[in-house]
Amino acid sequence: MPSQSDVAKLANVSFMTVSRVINGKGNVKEDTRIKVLKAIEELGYYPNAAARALNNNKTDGIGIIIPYAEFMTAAPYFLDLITSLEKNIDEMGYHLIFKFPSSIKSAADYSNLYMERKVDGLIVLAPSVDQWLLKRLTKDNVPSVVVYGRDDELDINYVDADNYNGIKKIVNYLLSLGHTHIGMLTGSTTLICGRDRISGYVDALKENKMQLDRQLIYYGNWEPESGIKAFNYFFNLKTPPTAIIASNDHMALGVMKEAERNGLKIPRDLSITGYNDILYSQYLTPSLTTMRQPLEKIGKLAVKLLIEAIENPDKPKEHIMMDTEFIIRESCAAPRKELNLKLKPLDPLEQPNLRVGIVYPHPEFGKSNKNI
Amino acid sequence: MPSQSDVAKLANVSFMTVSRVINGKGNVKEDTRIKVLKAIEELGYYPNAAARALNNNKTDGIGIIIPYAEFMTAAPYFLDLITSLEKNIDEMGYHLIFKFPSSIKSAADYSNLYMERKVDGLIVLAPSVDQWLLKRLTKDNVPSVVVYGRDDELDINYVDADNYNGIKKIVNYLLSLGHTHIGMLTGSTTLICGRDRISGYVDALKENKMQLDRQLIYYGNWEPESGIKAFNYFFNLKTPPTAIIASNDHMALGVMKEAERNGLKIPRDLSITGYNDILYSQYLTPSLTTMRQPLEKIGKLAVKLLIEAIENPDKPKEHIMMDTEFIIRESCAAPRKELNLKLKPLDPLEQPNLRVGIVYPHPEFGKSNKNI
DNA sequence: GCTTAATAGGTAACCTATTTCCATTAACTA
DNA sequence: TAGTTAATGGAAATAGGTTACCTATTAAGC
Repeated sequence: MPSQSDVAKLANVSFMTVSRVINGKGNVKEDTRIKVLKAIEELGYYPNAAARALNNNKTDGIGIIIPYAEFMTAAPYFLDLITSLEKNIDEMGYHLIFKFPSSIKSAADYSNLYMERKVDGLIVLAPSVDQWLLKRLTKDNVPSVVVYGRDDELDINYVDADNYNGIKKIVNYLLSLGHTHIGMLTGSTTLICGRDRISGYVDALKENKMQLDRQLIYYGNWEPESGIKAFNYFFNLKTPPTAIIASNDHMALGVMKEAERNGLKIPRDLSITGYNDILYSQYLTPSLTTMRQPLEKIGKLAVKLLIEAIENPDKPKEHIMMDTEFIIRESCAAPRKELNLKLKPLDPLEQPNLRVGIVYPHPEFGKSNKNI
Repeated sequence: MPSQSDVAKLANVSFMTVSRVINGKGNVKEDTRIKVLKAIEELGYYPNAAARALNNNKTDGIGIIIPYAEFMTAAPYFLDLITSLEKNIDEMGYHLIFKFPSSIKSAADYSNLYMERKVDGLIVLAPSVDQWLLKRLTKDNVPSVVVYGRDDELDINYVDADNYNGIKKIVNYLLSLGHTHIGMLTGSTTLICGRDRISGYVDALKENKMQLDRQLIYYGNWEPESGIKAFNYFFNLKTPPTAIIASNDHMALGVMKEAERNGLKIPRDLSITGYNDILYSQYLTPSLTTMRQPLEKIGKLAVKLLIEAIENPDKPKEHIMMDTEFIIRESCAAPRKELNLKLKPLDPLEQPNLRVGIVYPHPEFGKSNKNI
């Protein structure tokens, strides 16, 4: 492969001139510039990224870390987020390096991307509540941005979607339709967004002076299968809910499927809402009422924050909370007064994963310094 | 950040010894080794990837290039493929660099990843039929593997799924149910897999001595919206099909939605098949009959081939064609004899994108030297 | 105890580009 | 004509490692 000095030789200039042409620094006569460019073209020369990185202590790489596999498998919508991230990263002249959760060998593995200087900064998607990764990044002073997560204790950039108020909107909507028995099908509580959605549910009921019935919370794992289990759990209760809030569209789909299998008609016999507005949600029958997140904007902001952090490590950290958009479709209606559904009782081995009595931490939005 | 010589100083050895410890080459006394490791630990030392790359002319990076945006948006199943790729790449001690189609600035942009020596090799997902990228990679001798595409003219590694025979299986299945009017809803014909599926349809009919009716082919674009348009097109024909083969699950979903909106009951009034077996397909009502591809295996093989190509550039290229798995669910039945459906005629502005008369190239499987 | 070989560790050159600090020449300005 | 600016070249240092080569120590064999 040709090097800078090969180009210099061919163009009959010193390698300094070649460097000047490539980096656009210093003065170069137009004639010379063209001569050099021609030589570059002729040799098919590309500057060696490693050599540059070594010198400048800058790789132009940005790492994306996804700590939890569940976030990926349960969320194709996450592809849109990555697409947005990549697009913005590329536009800023950076490239994208991926680390998936399947590949964790040890805690160390993560930030290695940065420590080995393969990237200039990190974007962390949906970290877990224990925040060990964020703590570590903060401690090591790694330029980073958290997306789909937050921690107001740590001095760290984040761009989160307002899951808490999103679920509140949904609860209020269902209450306005006349529902008084609203089931909550949660996602994993390992993820902050999972917990926020539960908090939103709990607080919305409280604000409306409704009694919280912990039996109406079923703890799922984001997968459609959870929806199937949740349906069977809820309809084995003495008073099943007339509406079910699923913490994502996948689980809502599972509920719909199982409801239809049992002869229920949605929304006549049961109202269902999802979360995320995955592509297929609008094509379901009935189409799914759900919450859309501004993925495009989130990606753009995250990249902007990160690059600012890379270029200016002393820049104060920003906390951004994005509003969500409620998409009302066909899957909700007023509650049906009576419903005589005979379900076979739950297999005792298949008892749902109930964690009645756990108190979830409440988000404190007051600490956010920005709200878009 | 600490460097090798910082470690050397602290451990009271020369930097060469540190290098030996890190790379496990050469002889180092156990005492010394421990001393060095302790120093590494204490300083939090990580070898600088750029410096290593510069020396070894090896980055341990693998680039993934997705030339066409449509392949991504229309295919969440592709996330599973990427997951598999990343997992295998990581297990082999490499890392993953992404280039998405949205970020194309010029043809050059692509192979730059390799030319700038940011990666040691490339995986190309679903290239277009014109094969310009593959030609270029071959010409420049870039270690690479094509996934979801092929070209038996070019001397290049590929791992493809057998779309041609996959669709044949589906056609034969529908014929066996008694269908004689089978509609084909294609994906984009820019992608090889799109064309292969059409060829499979055409040839399967021919092999069964059925007349090919070009009116029964509707050219879609992989999106659910295509399914909606296709339904309206097909049911404006004098004799609508009794079964529709969609080239992917997304479009099948669109057909189902529109069929139900028009009061058809699936599969009673219309049989539908998809392709890819996306997660949600099993949760639709009715669940979707579709074709599953061994994404896990494809990812594993692709990475294996690529790393072999990187380590041994003279290794003969391999052509691998993977079998697909037919998943029969509820969306197909015997054809209904009579169906009186009154559709409003197509908006003249919404005429389907018909390309009657185009002859598609037929795949030549004889040239593949492997079939798994 | 001496030879031979294996082991342990050090030195210098090199990988490719950048930066700094000058030195030189040509061209232009006051 | 002196002084300034632009346009290049040159040398040396640097970035953080690796490789090849070389020396010194230790262990094994007789």
